Amino acid sequence: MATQMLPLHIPIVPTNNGSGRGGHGFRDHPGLALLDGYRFIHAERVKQIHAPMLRLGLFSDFHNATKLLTAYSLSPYSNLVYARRVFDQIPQPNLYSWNTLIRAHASSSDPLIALILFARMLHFGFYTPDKFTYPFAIKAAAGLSALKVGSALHGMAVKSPFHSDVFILNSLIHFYAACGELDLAYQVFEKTPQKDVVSWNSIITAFSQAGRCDEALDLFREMGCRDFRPNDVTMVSILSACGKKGDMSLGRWIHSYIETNDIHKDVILVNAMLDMYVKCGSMEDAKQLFDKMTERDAFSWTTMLAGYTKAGELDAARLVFDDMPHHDIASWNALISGYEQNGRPKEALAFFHESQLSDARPDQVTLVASLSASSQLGALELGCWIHTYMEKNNFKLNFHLATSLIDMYSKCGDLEKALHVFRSLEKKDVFVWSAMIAGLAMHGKGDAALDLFLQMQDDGIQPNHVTFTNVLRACSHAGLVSKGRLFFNQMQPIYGIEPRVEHYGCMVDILGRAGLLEEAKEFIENMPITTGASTWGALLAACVLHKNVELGEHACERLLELEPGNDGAYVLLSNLYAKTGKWDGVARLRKLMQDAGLKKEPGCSSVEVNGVVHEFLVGDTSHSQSEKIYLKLDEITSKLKEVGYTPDCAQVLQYIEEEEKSIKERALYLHSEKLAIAYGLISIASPAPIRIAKNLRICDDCHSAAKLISSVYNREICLRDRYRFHHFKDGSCSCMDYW
DNA sequence: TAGCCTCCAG
Repeated sequence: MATQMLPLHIPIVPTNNGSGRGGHGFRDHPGLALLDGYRFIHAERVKQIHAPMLRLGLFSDFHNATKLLTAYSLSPYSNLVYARRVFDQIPQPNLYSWNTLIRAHASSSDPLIALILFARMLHFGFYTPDKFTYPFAIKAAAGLSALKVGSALHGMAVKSPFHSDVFILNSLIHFYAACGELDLAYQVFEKTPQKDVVSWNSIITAFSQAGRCDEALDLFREMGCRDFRPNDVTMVSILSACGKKGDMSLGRWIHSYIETNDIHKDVILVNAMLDMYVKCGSMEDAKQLFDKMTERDAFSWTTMLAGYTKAGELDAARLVFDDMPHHDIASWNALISGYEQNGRPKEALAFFHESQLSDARPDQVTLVASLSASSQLGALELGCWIHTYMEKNNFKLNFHLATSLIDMYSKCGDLEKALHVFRSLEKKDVFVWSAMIAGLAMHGKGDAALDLFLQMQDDGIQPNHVTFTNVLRACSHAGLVSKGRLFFNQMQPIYGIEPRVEHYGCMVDILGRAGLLEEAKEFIENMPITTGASTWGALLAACVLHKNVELGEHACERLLELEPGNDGAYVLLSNLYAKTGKWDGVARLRKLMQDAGLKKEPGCSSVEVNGVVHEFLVGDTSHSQSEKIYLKLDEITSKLKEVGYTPDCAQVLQYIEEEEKSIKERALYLHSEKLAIAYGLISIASPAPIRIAKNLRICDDCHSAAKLISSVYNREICLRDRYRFHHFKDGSCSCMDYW
């Protein structure tokens, strides 16, 4: 690198006559010559030059001080604290010095300082901004999305002699886009009299980043028609637009356009190509390109890594991660969220812990992914630990993090803490509100959820399609049929939101659970949009609940037409047959599943003890304390029998001959949630509740057993199943047996 | 004595 080519040792004493005062004067000092190459010097090296300058009195020379200021401000690892210190010691900084300091802060992590400096310069009447000052100040406003400040700067610039300066106008295009004001950005672009390639790039990027890819591509074509030659930056934005659209054929065309038109291919542009192939779903093309790259940076590696996790190829992702020369926080995030999003939350959290031993500092993305992994596991202690970590490390609780925290606390069963986070927020966006509504919904607090839905609107926040999914879920879990119908029917006419397939699914669920099976079936048949498997799945589940075999079979057939490999459909119908004693049906389905190569997803329950998540499968004996657990189970079973518990054999969903009743009973008490509860009773000291997370829906038998355990052992059990929470206390459940 | 705007990963 260039830094290493510079001399490592800076002579303290000038070379002319040893006193440093004769000959050519201060400007010939070799350290000063080094400062001219500030683009290559690390701020630490600048300090090494700074010290002798102070000793030799070189610093009092105005030009030298300015050079030093520039070096501290603009070197690759700038040191803005030192830059400000040097600036403060310059008796009368000129406009160049002001501009340099404002420029450095505009692209720093704290652009507000740039605006404060700008205001100070104006306020004390030092200088009038020139054509350089404006782009820096506007950039700072863009970084802060400070629409009012930027608009004021726009107003000043228009009245200044630089009203048509293309640099200023280009930064304004970027600024309005950064504030989400695309129309204003386009207005500035249109009114720019002497557009250059940067003007085109700025407006194309604005549309591409806002996800308005077709408009970005239209502008690209228009640019060609107006005889503007696109450059590498143009191509980066266009490739990004192709990736967002998933338009691989256009992406390929752009790739060959770049080759034939001899567009400069720097690492950024090749990374953009990689990203395009990844987003269009072709890891083969991406890999081929990646292998050919002569220069790779952190972006290249992370793009590949994330590409593999997105394709579900976690092993390949892991290999890329291991091959990377350096792990920055983005690469850790790609790995952690990759595992989390592929349903491997335990490994995701293990990577999170490993990342903390590295020099990469966790950021917001890390925390959101780790909180989500904790939610999946139902690992409350881990989630709490992350929350404390955030507070200790002064993470600002923005909408993203707040949503994740509310979601984590809700899904880990601590609704009170979720509400506490929610109430502590001064401002809330639609996602924060929606997350809290979802939290209340999954805990069966339908009325509270609907209250919140109304409060949200009083607060001036418009619901979106996510909000409605959660509102309808709240109605479903609480059995609020007429309210569900009401809100569903209001979606389009009042809120302008077209119901999607998930909303129809929720409605079927609401009607079905309430026993209105025929109405639910008609509702599906009259759907104006394409029916999804989930809609028929909701009806099938309702048929199981209400033991309607005929309709259940119909729903199952429709479901399998749409998704032939849906193992859940077979399992649900099998449950329905078992519940209604149709054992021949159960056997037939088992055969069908075998022939189709499908397996029932095994039941799995987890319980967190001292921050460690313990998982149990049906009949699991792999736990180190397995013996103790089974002894406890025997004790539980006999105690429950004393209070009148009889195992509900219809819940044993494998086909077992009637006479083998004792085997059935055994199979029942081997259900994973019972094992988890037994382990919880052994290892979690009273009165702390036992928190269980289960991957499937809890069966009737486990539900009755858990209710009894809560009274016999006087312990609260908080169980999350696939659909909702069950709080077992004093012999009853918060779901009021409606689930 | 100088410099400004636009682009890629989680």
